[in-house]
Amino acid sequence: MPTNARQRLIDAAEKLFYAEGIHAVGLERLLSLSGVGRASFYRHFSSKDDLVVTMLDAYDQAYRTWLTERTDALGATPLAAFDALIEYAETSDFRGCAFINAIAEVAEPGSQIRAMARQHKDAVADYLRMLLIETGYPDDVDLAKQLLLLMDGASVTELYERSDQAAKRAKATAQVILEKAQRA
Amino acid sequence: MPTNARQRLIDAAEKLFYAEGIHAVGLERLLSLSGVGRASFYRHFSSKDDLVVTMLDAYDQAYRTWLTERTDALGATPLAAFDALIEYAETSDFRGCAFINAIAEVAEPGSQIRAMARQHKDAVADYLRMLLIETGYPDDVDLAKQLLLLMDGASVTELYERSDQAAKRAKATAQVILEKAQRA
DNA sequence: CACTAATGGAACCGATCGGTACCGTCTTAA
DNA sequence: TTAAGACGGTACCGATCGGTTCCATTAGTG
Repeated sequence: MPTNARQRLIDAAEKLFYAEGIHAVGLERLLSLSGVGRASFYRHFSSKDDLVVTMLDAYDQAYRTWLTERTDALGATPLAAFDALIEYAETSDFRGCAFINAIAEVAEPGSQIRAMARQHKDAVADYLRMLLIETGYPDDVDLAKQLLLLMDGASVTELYERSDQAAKRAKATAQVILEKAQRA
Repeated sequence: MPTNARQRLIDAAEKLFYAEGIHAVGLERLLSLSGVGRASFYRHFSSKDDLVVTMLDAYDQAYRTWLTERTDALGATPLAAFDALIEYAETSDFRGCAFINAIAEVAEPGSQIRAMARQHKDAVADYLRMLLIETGYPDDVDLAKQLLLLMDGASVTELYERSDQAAKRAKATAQVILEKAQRA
């Protein structure tokens, strides 16, 4: 049963960690943005890491909900997922994928974050695979993972290009490999 | 005219920052690994950021030298670049692209790191474009950037997959879009 | 109303951050 | 042999890190 303060902390964490990175944001920033007292923080989370994990969990849910809803609205095809990504990349506060950014900066191999990233990406790949099937493509896990790699490549490219060009480029590539899969 | 101590610091920076991230590595770690005294550090670098920039510059040079040499040895074709990446991804200390990791964790939009990343990626894209031309493909900047996006997608995917599967997947995708370009 | 639980603010902790100043040592070349 | 630089080691600086403790206030409940 999430308290008010707890949710405000998660919201602030999603904003700040995503925008500036995990190590770059201290507790003070999180507390002042959320308006939560320092003591209350530790009533809801055992540590900063605990908040990071919780925030990534919330991001996983929010991202996948957004992706499915927006992709469905845009035609519910594999290429529509790229159209959704293009829209996302056009927003001013877009800064790639929170999971990729997180594992790029916290390197510990046994970290929980890496396991969460793997699960998140598996779930997205599953969704892409389902889109393939529903659109009449053969059931092909590898193709779904190729599409995911394109989306992730676009996400990191946008980090230094800062336009939607990378996402559009990824869509163009996806189109080619989908055509080839169609013919098979 | 780089002194001995200066070069040792750059070497230590390349290892530690790449392996563990920039914020995660403090000066103490760099000094103890390099065997350089604290005072000597500030005789050669004005700040930690200065070392970061210098290290990224060294990485840019080392990476591109490695890429061209290894790609040439593997056939000097666009696909050979992916074979080189596959080899790289198989090494135990591989942790993606240092520039991508850096801009994933330091977010400041006006940061020098972002500009350096852009230049680095442009240089790699130029090399891929040259490979395309030399292999008989039409001169196509967009195609070169698509290949680069695939390599970067593979780099970040390896961060959580930790195998060479992602690089091989990227190569397979590259093969498809190269075939299509061939026919054009 | 009164009791309880949750809260925000602030003082405080040890540890570490990036950065500065000083000192003794070693190398090198005149 | 001696003067000059470059060096590594260490003590120190203010600031901030994540985390703990106490307290007064607020919100909710019977």
